[in-house]
Amino acid sequence: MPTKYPGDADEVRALNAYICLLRATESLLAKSAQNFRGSRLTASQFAMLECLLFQGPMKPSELAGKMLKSGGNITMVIDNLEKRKLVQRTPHASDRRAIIISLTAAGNKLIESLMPPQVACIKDQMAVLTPGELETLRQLTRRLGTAQ
Amino acid sequence: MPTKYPGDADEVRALNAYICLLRATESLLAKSAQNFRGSRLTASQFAMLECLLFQGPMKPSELAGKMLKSGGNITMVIDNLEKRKLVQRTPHASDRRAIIISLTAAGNKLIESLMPPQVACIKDQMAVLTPGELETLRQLTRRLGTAQ
DNA sequence: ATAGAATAATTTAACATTAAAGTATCTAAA
DNA sequence: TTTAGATACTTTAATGTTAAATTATTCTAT
Repeated sequence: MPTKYPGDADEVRALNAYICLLRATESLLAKSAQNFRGSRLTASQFAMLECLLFQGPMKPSELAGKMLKSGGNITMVIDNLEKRKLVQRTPHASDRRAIIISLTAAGNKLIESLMPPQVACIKDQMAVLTPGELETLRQLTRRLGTAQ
Repeated sequence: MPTKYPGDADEVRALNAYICLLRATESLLAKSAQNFRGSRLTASQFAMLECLLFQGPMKPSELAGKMLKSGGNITMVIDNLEKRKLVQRTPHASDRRAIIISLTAAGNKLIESLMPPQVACIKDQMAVLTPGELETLRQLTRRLGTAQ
């Protein structure tokens, strides 16, 4: 989003920070995506497997909430992972409306093999900043993320 | 992307900053998108109109470069904006392979009306940080964005 | 106990996104 | 000058994304 907006000092400061923030995120995501491209996983598919690995089996609606995506989308991502037998649907014990998504053995093996390189990649990219700068970045972006 | 990865101090620091950065960006983008949703513009369509407003008519390949999107995608975004007569294709003066995309009068009017609220929205959201913090954020994210 | 509201997942339609293949045009080297 | 490669845009196929509508089930107030 290239913006050369002729505004006052406050606007220029806000827009400059905004644009750098967006570009940094784009850059980090693009680089991270290279790690799992070889496994023919999309970003959403990787995120779902990661979510199931660290937080255990859950309902599609819970996945949607954690991944910040719409429900219809989640259904399709599950469909595509299920075709490859990386996740499975099982009926919910007490609520017949609901289902539980869990990793298969193959899915668990795949995502566990992908996590260490993924973490290393993020660590490498963030290493252009010092530990103190990383902490500052965390605090600043944390406040932005919860902004109303 | 919820990650509870059991790693060393460096990894935890990098991952925490990374996650906050991604969430902040998601939050900002979601809020900004509300400004042009009433005009039935998608984020890509808005970005293209904004690009043409501030940087003038250009070729699809230039739009792809500035918007960091693939060429095939640009063709479709142009198609959809052209259907609504917000942009137009004209032949390139000297290169018959190329075309030039420009705003129509209606497109110019629309994007000009949308920019002030958009800028105000970003300014408001960034206002949870002080001017000094914004400058710090800009510098830190600028370095991350250009990381190899 | 039952009607209405809420919830859970899916389906559908429209648009977005990428990668790969295709077509047309241009450029530069032999 | 001709040809090979590069460039510019489009098309196609597969997946992703959202919003809205649909179906099935559960919850809740009467």
